Amino acid sequence: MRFKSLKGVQDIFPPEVFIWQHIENIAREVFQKYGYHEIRLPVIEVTDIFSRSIGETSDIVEKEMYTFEDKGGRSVTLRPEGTAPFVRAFVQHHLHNGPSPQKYYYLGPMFRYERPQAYRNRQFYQIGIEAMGSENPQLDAEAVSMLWTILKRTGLKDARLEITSIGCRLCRPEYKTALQKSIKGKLKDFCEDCRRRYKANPLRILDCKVSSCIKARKGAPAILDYLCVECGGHFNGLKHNLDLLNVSYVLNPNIVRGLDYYTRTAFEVTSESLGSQKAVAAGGRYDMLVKEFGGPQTPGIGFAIGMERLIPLIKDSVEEAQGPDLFFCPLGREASEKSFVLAEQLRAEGSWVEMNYDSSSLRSQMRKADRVNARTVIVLGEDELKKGKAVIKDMQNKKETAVALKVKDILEIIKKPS
RNA sequence: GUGAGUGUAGCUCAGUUGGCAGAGCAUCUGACUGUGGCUCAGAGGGUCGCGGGUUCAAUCCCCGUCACUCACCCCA
Repeated sequence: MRFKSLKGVQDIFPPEVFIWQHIENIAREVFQKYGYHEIRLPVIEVTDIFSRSIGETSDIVEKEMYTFEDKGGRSVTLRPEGTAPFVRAFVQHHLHNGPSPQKYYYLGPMFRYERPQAYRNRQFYQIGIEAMGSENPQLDAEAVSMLWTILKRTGLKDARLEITSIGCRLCRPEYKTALQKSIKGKLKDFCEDCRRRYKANPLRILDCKVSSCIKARKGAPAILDYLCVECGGHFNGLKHNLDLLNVSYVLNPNIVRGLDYYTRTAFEVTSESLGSQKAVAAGGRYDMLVKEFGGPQTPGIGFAIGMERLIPLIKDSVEEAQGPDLFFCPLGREASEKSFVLAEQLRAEGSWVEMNYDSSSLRSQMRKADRVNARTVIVLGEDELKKGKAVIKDMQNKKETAVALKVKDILEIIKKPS
């Protein structure tokens, strides 16, 4: 083989692609009802956009970015996530001048240079939203509810919604110190990674899956007890609003964000059947990011659904692909040309029509019609041409109906559902 | 970046204690001169991942390498 696709990227064909369309169609439909509009952004940006917002010491920036130099000597990066480029666009085009909140959605590929494994690719796809300009927890709850609606409607079952608040720039540092204090004495009970995290990012210790760490961190202070008055009120508001919308959730104070820009609300939808990569979708609030990017103080909240995570969970609930309404089996050159023209005219009337191109036995033509799942078939030979009439066969019940070789007459028969 | 496993037909996989490369599925053709799904027959399709070594002989044994898969880290 001469050429192969790169590691961690994939080609998507039918019937797989129908599942993608199924999800995208549902998402678009739901977004529209909530007033979210599509935006299309570049997949490549100046590197600083990511390193400044996601955090210099985050894993994404430290080792997972697709970064290279372009011909002008600039450091550019394929986007590893959608929020930072969105905020760049939001600030650049002064979108805050529109009525608040501004609601947008996007779908497309993201890139992270990681070792691929189950449900994790280097080029992966997300459907995401961003709502800007209000810190009202109603907006948070609405976004979560919308996410839940989309996931349910695509066919997802057995998923779990987890929420927490990770505080703001005022209360989080305080909590961080308290956490470090409580762990300090028994640091030797933790794994090597956690001992490193202790200094660099102590919050991550809460997320460690090593059993000795889970044990050792028991009794550690919880972020929810350290929220400042404003953050606590906001979190209560979120819970209250979720209750109003009958969205059920579980509290998980150990949700940790890999990205530095998050504040307050953080949530995740997880599924145990995914194994170790169990997050299907995740999101949160980022109230300081716009300002950091040089715009006016504008709060925001967003989430992203991982397509490759969702697809395996709903695969079985998507119905099979349809076949053409009509398939022509011509016998001979003249019949072939007649079919060729009729097919084109029927398509113009809105029907899905196909024909057999290369001459072959009727038997093999019928076989092909069956294989492509055709609903009806017309056999066209010398006899039929002479009479201007043919037989149209319903492939389900094998019934044959006489029909004149005219667009109107054929349409009448294939239009009605079998 | 770390660890483990696997590379044989389009797909799923057998196989040879080292001796002409196999099955099922899929594809195409035929079994009625013009009617599909089931059945039967036939055909096409291979650098046995790649490179080296041992051997009269390597798909098989040894070394290297690449790719894929899974897990860790982390994440959607």
